[in-house]
Amino acid sequence: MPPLDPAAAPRWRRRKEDRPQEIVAAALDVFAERGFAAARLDDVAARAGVSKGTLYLYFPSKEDLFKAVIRAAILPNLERAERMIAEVPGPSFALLERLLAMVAELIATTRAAIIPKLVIAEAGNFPELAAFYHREVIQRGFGLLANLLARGVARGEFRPMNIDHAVRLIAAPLLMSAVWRSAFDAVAPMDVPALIATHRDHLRRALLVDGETPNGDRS
Amino acid sequence: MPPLDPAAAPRWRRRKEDRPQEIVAAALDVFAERGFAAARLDDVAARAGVSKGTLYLYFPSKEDLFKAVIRAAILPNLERAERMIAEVPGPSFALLERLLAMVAELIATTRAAIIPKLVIAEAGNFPELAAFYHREVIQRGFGLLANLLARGVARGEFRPMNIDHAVRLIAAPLLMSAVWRSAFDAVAPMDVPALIATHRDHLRRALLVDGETPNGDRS
Amino acid sequence: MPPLDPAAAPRWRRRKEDRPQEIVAAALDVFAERGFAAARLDDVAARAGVSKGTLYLYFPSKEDLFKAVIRAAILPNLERAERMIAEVPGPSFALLERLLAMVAELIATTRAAIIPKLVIAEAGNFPELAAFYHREVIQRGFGLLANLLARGVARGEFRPMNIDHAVRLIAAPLLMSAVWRSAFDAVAPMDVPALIATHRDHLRRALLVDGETPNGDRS
Amino acid sequence: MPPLDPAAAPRWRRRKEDRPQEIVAAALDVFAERGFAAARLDDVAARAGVSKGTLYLYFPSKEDLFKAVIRAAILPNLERAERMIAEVPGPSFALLERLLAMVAELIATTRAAIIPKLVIAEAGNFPELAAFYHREVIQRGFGLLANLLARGVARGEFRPMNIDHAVRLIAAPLLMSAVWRSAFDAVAPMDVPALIATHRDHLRRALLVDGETPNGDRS
DNA sequence: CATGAATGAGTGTTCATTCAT
DNA sequence: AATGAATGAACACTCATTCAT
Repeated sequence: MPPLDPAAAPRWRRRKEDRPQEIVAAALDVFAERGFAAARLDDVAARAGVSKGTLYLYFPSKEDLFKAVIRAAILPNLERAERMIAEVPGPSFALLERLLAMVAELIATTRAAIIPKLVIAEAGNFPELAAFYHREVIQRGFGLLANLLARGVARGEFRPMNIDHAVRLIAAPLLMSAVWRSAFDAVAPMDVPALIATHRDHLRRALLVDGETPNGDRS
Repeated sequence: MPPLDPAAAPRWRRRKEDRPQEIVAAALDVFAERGFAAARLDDVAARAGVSKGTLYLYFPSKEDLFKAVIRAAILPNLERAERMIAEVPGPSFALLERLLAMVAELIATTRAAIIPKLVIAEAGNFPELAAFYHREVIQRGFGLLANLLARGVARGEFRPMNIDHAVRLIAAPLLMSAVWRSAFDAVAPMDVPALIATHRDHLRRALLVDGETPNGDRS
Repeated sequence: MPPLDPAAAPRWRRRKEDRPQEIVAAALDVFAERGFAAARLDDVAARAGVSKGTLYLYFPSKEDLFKAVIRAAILPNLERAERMIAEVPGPSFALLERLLAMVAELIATTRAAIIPKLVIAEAGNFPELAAFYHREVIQRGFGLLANLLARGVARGEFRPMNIDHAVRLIAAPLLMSAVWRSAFDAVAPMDVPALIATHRDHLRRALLVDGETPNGDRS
Repeated sequence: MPPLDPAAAPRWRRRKEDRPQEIVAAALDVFAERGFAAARLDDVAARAGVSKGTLYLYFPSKEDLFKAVIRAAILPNLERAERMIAEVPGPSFALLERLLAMVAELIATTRAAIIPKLVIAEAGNFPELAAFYHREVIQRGFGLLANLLARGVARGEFRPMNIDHAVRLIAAPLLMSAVWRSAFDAVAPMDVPALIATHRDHLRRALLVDGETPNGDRS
């Protein structure tokens, strides 16, 4: 029970609980601007409004901070996608359409789109990080898609297929779009939602039992 | 058998003709192991069997050495693909099939597959490098594919399409495969040719006017 | 007596207040021994009893450290000279005598005498440094002398003269003495105060309205 | 006796004799632009139109090349001054005037004016060089002046004086002018001949028995 | 004589991490 | 809990000198 005497209340309960997320948000910004290796913890600390030493109170190393950044940027979106699939009952392809549009939107508009590039760049130097990302992000994301596809096949909506391959082929343009934004947007920007819309059309013909149905775009 | 008398062995030998390629080959190895930023020129020199100073006789900076590595690894393959398209007269989709198989093979078997990862990792810190790669590799590769698609459409083999999008959707699984090999092969290896074969099947249905033709896999 | 147990000795101690001057003093020593360009920051750090990285906590570059060395070595003396001229009311030539003697003494006995040599040596390669020294040291020193001469002329003590030239002619033997000590003292040492005393006699005849007054040396 | 058969004459007696002076001239240029330490032998070789290895056929080290540069730039002028003093019979002060004007002219117009700065800068790192310069240039120059002064005193033209000091006081503004041109001309150029003319006027009053004689400028 | 390819020691600067306060 | 002064290892690039050709 907290003390009722206001004079006894700590004067600076300065959001001890918020510190980690503030640091993680600052780190995402700095990593996005400079890449992981070139990012300076000085800059992260400055942007988070703390001292450099404080970072080490919450994260034992730069690499661990990186993992926290990945978790914070990706997991909420993964969970959102998982909920969408679990809750929405309609035709499987319609679900896939919504999923593609959602990810395209995320890639086109949020800072989190930089994460794949960062992981790709550092995977070689931090195998543990590669394993972490594969386990916590890729496998979950692929699993989610695989479930959707399996459901569609079971319902007779989708043709029989090698689900593993299909998952990767569905994901590839999304990954490429995220990477492109991170690496080449300055030299040749790209309309991610439009590209993914075309991807959806390709997928309709490739996956659906009656992919030739003329009712193209409803999403 | 070389003389064992060390006084008789020259400290070095003139190799003006061969040095550049030897250095570039060593650099590709080291860059592949450590990434560009983390690679030490000491290691490159040691692996090439020369002193560090010698690197600077042939390449004015680490970044220029990187460009030379890219050129050496990519351009011969690009030229090979361009020749293939120019010379082979058959149906456009058959050409596309051969192209996909060739690239899949390169990605699955050669060290050059590491290049996209390296460029992606450094594009942010070396904008000039991103521009170089976009100009010398991506635009040429995309242009080559665009020509092939335009020819197919003109001949009535392919449906009318947004060629720009189609090119990127064809390339995406190849890029993803190269990146995967560079980043996640240790944790979860991947059968690139098999994936690209499925990609080809998807593309047949997505691109061909009569994509439903049953003669699936001959390649 | 300090404890001999090495585990009890802290690896370092906070010295935020004193560090800059300690580093500057060490830098003056090393620059004097090797010259600016040949001086190694490793040596400066070692002599200051800090690590090389610590230098960069206080000075953003070697060149900036050089400027701090110049300021620390010269400005106190300039200020002393300025005070002397402002406070002492007597005949202008007597003031000039005291000024000459003071500078001669500084040149003959202090490490600061090395500064002109260092600046001369590096001016070509660091134009910004030359401008800095001209602005912060030469102009102030020349201005101080010019004031003294103008006062003497106004009072009828000195002949009318080109003050700009006179200032330089007064300064030249001082500069030469400082440079000589820095460059040739090992091969042919020089009695700076005696030379400057003769300089004073020359100046008496050259500058004073009645320079022939027979009372030569009183200083 | 040279062979008369023209076919036996060497086809490319390519000025084997001129090489050293060409190299020395190139070196003076490069040393003047960059200073001794920062000068690259690559640049010297390029400017002399030879290969870098060729430099070592004529000069065993960079320092020896420096000595040759000094000799080539200074000795002819010293000899010219010595001849002037030996041959011209007139009043001693008139001789001194001509000497001052000649040196002022050299300082104001020739590349050799950079030499004192170069020697000053490197004296600390090459004591042997300092000794060389002191012996070959300074002592000879000072001796020449000392002779002139001694002659003037003997003839009753000059007051009795400490000749050693007087020599240095005469030389100081010349040295300062040379150094100024090398170090500060870019930030504040200086009219050397005008300054030295005022120096001459000061010296007239300081040295001559009847220094007050009103016939100021005839030089 | 002349070349120029090759050497390799040398150093200013950065930054993740530690730890005295 | 928080600070920020201090550490020290790491690395690209230069250039006088050597020597195989």
